Amino acid sequence: MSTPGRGLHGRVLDTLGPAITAGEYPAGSVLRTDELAQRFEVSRSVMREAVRVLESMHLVESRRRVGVTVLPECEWNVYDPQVIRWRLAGSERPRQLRSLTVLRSAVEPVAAGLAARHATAEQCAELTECALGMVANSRGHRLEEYLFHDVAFHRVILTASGNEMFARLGGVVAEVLAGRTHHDVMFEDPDPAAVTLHVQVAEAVRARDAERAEQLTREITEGALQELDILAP
Amino acid sequence: MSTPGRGLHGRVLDTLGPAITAGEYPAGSVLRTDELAQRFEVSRSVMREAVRVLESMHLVESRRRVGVTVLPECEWNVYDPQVIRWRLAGSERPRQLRSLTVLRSAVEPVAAGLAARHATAEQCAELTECALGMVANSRGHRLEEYLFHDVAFHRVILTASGNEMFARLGGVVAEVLAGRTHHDVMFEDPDPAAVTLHVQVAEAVRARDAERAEQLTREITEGALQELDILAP
DNA sequence: GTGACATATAAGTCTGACTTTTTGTTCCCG
DNA sequence: CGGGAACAAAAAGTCAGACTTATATGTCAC
Repeated sequence: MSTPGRGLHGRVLDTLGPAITAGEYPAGSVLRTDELAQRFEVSRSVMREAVRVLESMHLVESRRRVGVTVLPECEWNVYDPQVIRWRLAGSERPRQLRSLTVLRSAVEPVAAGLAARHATAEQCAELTECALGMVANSRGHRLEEYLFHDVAFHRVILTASGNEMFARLGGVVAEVLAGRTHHDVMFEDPDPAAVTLHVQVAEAVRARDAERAEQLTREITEGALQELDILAP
Repeated sequence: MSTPGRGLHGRVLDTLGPAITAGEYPAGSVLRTDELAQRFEVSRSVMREAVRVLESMHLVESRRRVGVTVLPECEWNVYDPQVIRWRLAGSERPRQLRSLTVLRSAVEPVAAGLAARHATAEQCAELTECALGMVANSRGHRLEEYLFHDVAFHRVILTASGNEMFARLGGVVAEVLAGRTHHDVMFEDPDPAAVTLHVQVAEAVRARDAERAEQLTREITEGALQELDILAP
């Protein structure tokens, strides 16, 4: 997905990034550029570029006379799409999925409320189309087709909110929804109640009912939280 | 703040990053590595490292035979703390501040609710301490001291939520609050109502009343939205 | 023990030569 | 006149080697 192997330094990152985010090198571990360059069979300049990228993600810190130090998890740029992808691919996947779902539960309802205010006529139409697509594929194990429309639906909501920070979470939501379909739960057809909620959200947005759009979306995300057993006793 | 001038490539970024995020090079503009290296009087290797970092932030894209292309704003990693800082420093500051405040309004109430469930005794104590500090400095133009406790308060809430994604927004909130005090509104003492709300949130968290903590925080962030005139007619 | 100094180490920087990919042009043939 | 294949140029990508600089750490005198 996205940009695989854009140059040698990218290949190095494809190995080193997942390794670090998976915790293979505990915080405080020290790596040396030369050693890494040898290990990956690339020149020092290529290795340096890779290290610079990791540094900009706050995964490592490079200091003279010391080496490349792995930073503690709390320093990482966990919003970097690349970091998110690496972590979702590793053993920390469940925890990452929970974090992201909680984030969704905070952001999406507010985004839906804003979308009800700012969505263009075209976006309203898209939304309805997505919702209908979900309905049409909600039965008969058409999981892939359902997922496609589900992702599109949430993307439109986030974009239509008019807030760039929300809009940029579209990719995250896509990953979470795809993960749910492909890895975790959802062996059978999606919950009919959820499908209905999506249709109702589309209606609420079209009707410019921000309050209702927000509340309905809150119900959707609460469902997502329940699927992962994230809730108070 | 943070890491100024960590190496030559960092200096280049300190100039080029703000320039790009400020829109000095419109999307689609093409730069050449060699030319940039000359302009900044650094070697090509240093320039390449800088470009790699910009690339990892999705500010630019480097392609063979073409050059370094500036990407449209919608591609940027707007959650990268560095990008946020650059944009807050430029002419897009007001818009950026609004985006971030809307994000806060979505995240912080949910974070407060979670904090009420997960906060340790120590965190509860910190929270109360911060709230008291806010009260103590809420009169007599002690804006800096007030800001300090305000930032600390929101950081504790975000951290205590137990969600790493929320916790990492502490820096963002700090920037927004600092910006409000230093640049924009707030020439006089803070709104007493807001101060009271903070105290009540601390109480609610201590009392493990998630519902109330969330609702009170929602009132706080709604106040922040109103200060920036972000609300429906 | 404490402070100044020396040393070794690993990152940082620069340069120049070479490779590879891609784009756009040219030219030939249908 | 149009289309496709071959070609040429441009810019990033890669590599190797020499040199510089900061700094952690050990040493030695006091």
